[in-house]
Amino acid sequence: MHVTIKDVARLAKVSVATVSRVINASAPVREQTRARVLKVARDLRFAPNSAARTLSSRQATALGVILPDLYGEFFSELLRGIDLEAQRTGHSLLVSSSHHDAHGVSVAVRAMRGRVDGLLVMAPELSSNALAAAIPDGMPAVILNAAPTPGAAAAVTVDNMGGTRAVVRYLSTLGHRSIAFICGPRRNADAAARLRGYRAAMRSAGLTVQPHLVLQGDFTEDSGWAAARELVARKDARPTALFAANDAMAVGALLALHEANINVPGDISIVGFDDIPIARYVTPALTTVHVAIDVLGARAAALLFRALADPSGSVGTHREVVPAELMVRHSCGPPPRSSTR
Amino acid sequence: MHVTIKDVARLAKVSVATVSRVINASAPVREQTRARVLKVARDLRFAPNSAARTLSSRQATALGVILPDLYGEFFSELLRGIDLEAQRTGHSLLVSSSHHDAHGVSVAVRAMRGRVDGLLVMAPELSSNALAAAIPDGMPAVILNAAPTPGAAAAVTVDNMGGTRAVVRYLSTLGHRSIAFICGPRRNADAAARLRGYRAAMRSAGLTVQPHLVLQGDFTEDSGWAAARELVARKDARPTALFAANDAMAVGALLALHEANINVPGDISIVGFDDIPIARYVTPALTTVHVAIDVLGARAAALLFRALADPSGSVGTHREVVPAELMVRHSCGPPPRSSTR
DNA sequence: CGGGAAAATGTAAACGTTTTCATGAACGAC
DNA sequence: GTCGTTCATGAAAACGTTTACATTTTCCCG
Repeated sequence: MHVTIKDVARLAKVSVATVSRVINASAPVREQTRARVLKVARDLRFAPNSAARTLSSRQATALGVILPDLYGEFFSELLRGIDLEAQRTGHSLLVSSSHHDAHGVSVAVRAMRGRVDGLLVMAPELSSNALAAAIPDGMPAVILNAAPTPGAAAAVTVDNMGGTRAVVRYLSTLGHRSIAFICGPRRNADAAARLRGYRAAMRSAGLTVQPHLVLQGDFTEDSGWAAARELVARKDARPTALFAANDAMAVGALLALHEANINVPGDISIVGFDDIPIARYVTPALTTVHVAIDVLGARAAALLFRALADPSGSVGTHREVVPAELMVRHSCGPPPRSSTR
Repeated sequence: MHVTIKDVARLAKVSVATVSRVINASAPVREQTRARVLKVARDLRFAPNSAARTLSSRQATALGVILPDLYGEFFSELLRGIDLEAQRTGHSLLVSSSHHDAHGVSVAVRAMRGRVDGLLVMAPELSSNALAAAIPDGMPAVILNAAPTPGAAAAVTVDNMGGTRAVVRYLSTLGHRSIAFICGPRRNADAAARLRGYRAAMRSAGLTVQPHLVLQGDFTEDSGWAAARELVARKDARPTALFAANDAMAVGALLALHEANINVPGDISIVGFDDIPIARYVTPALTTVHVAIDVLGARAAALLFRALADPSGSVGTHREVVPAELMVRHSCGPPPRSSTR
């Protein structure tokens, strides 16, 4: 169909091997021939066929990225971090999203077979077993934010427990005793960890978890909005603080309270989780838990590269935790003394 | 390295051709053999090697997506739209970002040679000529939001002029006569179109464009923040309305005004452009121009698929414009009567 | 200038599929 | 029974590279 290495070889009067060597600088070539080949290649606008290259060299210079979704700033940031790291080594990204169940992930993985060197998988709704089953034996992979896998694959996770604990401790320091919580999707590993963290932290702060103050959400703005409305409707036992399992829901809740003419932080304090870019731009600026999402992505990619470089597979079981730290802004009362930006 | 079609063929006691036919349902196979092959394939967990398949069939079932960046909700939404459409036909997405100059785009395109069926390119900072030069001859491509190309490739663009015009008209209807504008990056096609639209609309509304009210930004929240501060500092000729070339900058400006204790919309009205998800969640909810970014992506992908299916290449020059319509919320005064969500 | 090592280049065999063409087998019509 | 047809399968040639191995050329030293 198009200009191939053979065309270049013929016109430059050399063998295809030599052309290959010139293109990849994989072996020394006399300067004179090198120049000749390069000129012909440029004149012909030759671009090597990646599929052929991959097949022959069993090297795809591409990473597979499997995500449950692509909605919102979280994934955008994550992808950006991964991309940043991948670019440094000239790798491309094969992205596939909307894979919520085991079957979907399995299909996506199969489609990537042979076109990627390794896999970055985020499937917080899958059990570790299901995940392990979906990933082919020989394929290096790094799992993002999944339930702790029993040493099956390398993984990078967020310190959900630590972050949650910090929030509850902070709120209780401010004097709050009635702290509501908006959960993330059921069966989502991050959401589960944050809920566990909330419960544990409440207990250790000597506070009781009131069942009617634990609301169901699904990580979307809308669900946060709905949850806050529900809370507002119940006038009797209104909490003094609201902790959302992610920023999107916190932002939704903020809107609902604003619409209900409830002052934040005057009447109710709000805290989120993730620190997405927009968090500092809402009013009042959202106090939240900062997770360097892009760093999370970059670290995962870096870990994968290490696994690729290391043939022994000793990296294969490495686990890494990205810290999550409290980011005090204005949504819980007195603005902090330091800059909020 | 791994289990190949040959292994399956051997164990199922058939030729590789038959296995291929079974896997792809490309030709009739006796039910009995079909079942046998399928069983062996499943037992061996056989997954065809995509690189080999691509090479042999010159069909990649993948689309290349080239973006200038990956920061913020715009790209996230765009990618989501593209992905949605691509999934419907089982195509994967090869994503490459951070390509601002012609060279970068050219490199990215070359890396995709042979592993994608077509290209979706967004390079608003490139001239149409540079872009055309970067895209290989035979490669079907759809350009997103670029300067109008002289019939070189198919393209999908946003109705920047129409949207801008609507905003200025709306503001002038509200009685504003001094309308400031925060530009996007120089040499960005969208930014340029929006600036042109602003100037034209001002003129046709009988308003004069005051040079000191046209500020430079770069589409980031920070630049919007900085521009608004600059505006505030100049107490003398403060405008009554501020129009930002995108939502991110509008949100930044909102924060700056809030920090300066300037009431929005009381003292100054603000309008953005794009209608990113967060726009309705800031306070006051941002009046902006709604662009269905995901639809933009999906349409571009659909157009590319049409081009791929049509061998004649008649689609090759088709141009499509995605409408941009005013979305009135609260940042310009009286909230609209209808719902804002 | 001969000999051998080192450097440059060529030859051809992978890589794992799809696909064209050929070969048989089964089958109905005469 | 014989002869086309249709249907199921196999053999082998692509597809465009890389790379191990073989061969040729160059260069240096005695």
